[in-house]
Amino acid sequence: MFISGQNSFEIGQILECGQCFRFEKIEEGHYKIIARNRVLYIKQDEEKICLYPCSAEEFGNIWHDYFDLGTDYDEIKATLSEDSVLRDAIAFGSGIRLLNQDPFECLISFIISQNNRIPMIQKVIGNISAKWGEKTGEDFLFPTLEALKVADCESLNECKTGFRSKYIRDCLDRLSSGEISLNNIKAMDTAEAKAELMKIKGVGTKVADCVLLFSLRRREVFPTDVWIKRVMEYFYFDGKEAPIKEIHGFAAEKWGRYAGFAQQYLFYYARTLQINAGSSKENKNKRKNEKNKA
DNA sequence: AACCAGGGGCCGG
DNA sequence: CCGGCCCATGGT
Repeated sequence: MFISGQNSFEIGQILECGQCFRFEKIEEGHYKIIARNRVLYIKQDEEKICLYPCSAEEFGNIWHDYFDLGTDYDEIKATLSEDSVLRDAIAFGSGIRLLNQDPFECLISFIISQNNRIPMIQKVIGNISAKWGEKTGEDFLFPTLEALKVADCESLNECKTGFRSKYIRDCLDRLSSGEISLNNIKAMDTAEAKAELMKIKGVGTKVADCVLLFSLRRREVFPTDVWIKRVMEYFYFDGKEAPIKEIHGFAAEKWGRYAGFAQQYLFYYARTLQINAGSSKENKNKRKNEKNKA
């Protein structure tokens, strides 16, 4: 299946801007993705995008939605570009799109993401899939709730979930008992949905916002991790420390229903260029200097 | 409010 | 090689 004439679509940027974890780079512009209960290869060159194995019907039913192809990114970019920082960030990551992922996989994945690095997060999710997910070819799909709910903390630990095992277990308990239903959450307004997600141990503001933005289509939320916090302080708070709440308020005021898109452009921009006030490198040097003084 | 929760990668010595 | 530090954070 080929698609062409699609602007605002750069597969490398879409996958590597931090919203999803189950992908593998084969070469530049060529990736394997495991999502929506399928394995998909995608290869992009200047004029076209090739998805395989994928019928036109599957594309229409699954991937058109997954890649958010019903959304007009030109309009979003034009609006956000009124801000000069965003204009640069958008120029840098012009092929980014927000994916529409599976809520259960997204929730477990972002619980795992806390205080963790991307390669490690990918490894852990892979381990969980290999243990409880369905095998397709040489790959394992992310497990369903039905399959994963039998996992005890000990077997989760074998997957290197570390201190997050008890959080995953709490999540599985609440979902399988029906106390919390992702399906019901879909119908709630964003504040209510967020409060519901945060009943789960290990799900705080940041993780809940990621689930809302990446799988429940709430594009107005602004997940604020250390990177976003630093880049926001650098560009909009005069390089001064700002509480998360203040950053949320600022983003809501400035970008409204497009705040989630702004977050993704800023995240990719900040991570890739490492241009922010408290970047790891600078902090390291600062620490080093202080140490030398002492 | 500081500290801790595994594990692993990275860096300096 | 080894200790120390860091990491898409949240709970106590």
